[in-house]
Amino acid sequence: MISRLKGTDDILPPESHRWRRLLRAFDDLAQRYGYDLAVMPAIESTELFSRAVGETTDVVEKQMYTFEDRGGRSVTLRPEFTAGMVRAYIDSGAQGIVKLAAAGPQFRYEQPQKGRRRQFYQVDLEYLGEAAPGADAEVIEFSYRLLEMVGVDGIGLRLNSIGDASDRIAYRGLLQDYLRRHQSDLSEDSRRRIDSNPLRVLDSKADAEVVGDAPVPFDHLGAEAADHFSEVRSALDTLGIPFELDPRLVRGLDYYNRTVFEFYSSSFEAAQSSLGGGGRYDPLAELIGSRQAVPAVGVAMGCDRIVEAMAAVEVRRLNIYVVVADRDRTSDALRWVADLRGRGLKVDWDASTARSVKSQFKAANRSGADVVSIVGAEWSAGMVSMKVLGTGEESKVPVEEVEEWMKQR
RNA sequence: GUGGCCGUAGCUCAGCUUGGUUAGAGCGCCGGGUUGUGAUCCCGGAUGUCGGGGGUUCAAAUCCCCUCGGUCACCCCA
Repeated sequence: MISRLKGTDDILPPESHRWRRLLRAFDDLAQRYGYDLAVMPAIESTELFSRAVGETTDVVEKQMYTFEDRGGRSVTLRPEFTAGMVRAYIDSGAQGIVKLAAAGPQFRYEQPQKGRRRQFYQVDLEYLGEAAPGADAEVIEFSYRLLEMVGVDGIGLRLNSIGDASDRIAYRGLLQDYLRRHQSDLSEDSRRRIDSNPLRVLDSKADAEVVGDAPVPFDHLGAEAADHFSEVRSALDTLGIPFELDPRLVRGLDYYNRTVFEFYSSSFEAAQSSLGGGGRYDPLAELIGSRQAVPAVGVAMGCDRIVEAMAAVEVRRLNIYVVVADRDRTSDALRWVADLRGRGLKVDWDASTARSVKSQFKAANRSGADVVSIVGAEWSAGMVSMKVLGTGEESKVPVEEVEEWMKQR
């Protein structure tokens, strides 16, 4: 028997019922907020990610599924959505505002643990071509509503601003000085990052103590970034979205500027408890070689983790299970099942048309159907027997009145 | 990449310390009790390369070594 690859999952019922609810809620909300669907490649040129995400990030350094294709090109299974979405925006020749929603698998080669798989799923929103803080607030609000809508308890939102690149030139020096002074107390990884990517040290759990007194970007915002951030916060206040400021939240990818945020749930007990995150990434387009600037902000939510944090979903799968009690009526039953399905009812039957009535009833019970409808001798009088599985009560109903009878229940 | 714990029936697990009849239980599945009635109840049935390989032994699910997988955690992220 060949088994699954490490870190991949088969998502089957009953768990998949929660996935269906999440994906439908996402699709529904995206339309309400004016986001169009984007269906994106799962594979891109390696360079896209190394340039956009950043050479010195963990994702690029050690987590990418990268290989050479048969034409000798270096390709990578996408580790995230944003870079590809911006590439698509530029490739399409789009200008101005484009709001896109996407969903699908991402790939990162890591040791799996609770809430972290090698193939995982995200729903993603990108507000492209808009520099105003209202866009930041909108994607954050959207994410909050989505979590609310699917029943996640204890939703928390951490928020910060890391300012613009120009703000960080001076700040970076201050931070490096501080880190060098405490070099002996830092982990090996963090020491290495003092020169390559000092901001990321702020995020290090291992060095939380040292980092606690380090200078933070929030105290070194330029006037424009500071205004932008205060408008984001005031919009969130207006919308009634609660948040907490976290001056050490920087996020692991290089393309962010200004607003960064992360959602979590206090009900999701795992070391990897972040349900989603995102931020503004005005520099990204130019990182991947665009001549035009594309100010933008986006969010990616981890489906696997959200589903873990969701309440169980009770699903009645079917309205009617049709039992064929008289095999001579099989083709009548087949036509009728098709007819009911055509009317929008959720209907199933035993397609083998060969099993005993008893086993058809067992299957009906397992299917979660509300009602069993029996096609047998009464069919010749234009009737079927309708048995309500919950109560056991049974009555004969004219075939053409079944749809109405179901509505009356 | 590193560390802890765990791999026995479809699922959850007992048995392993102290090696010894045909390796068990519950749930699920299938059939019967009901010639057209599930869920409940009663009766019966099927299913195991005891994760894989090697070693010790008269004898290994049980002891030893290696290996693969799962899980949780570290690093970091969704």
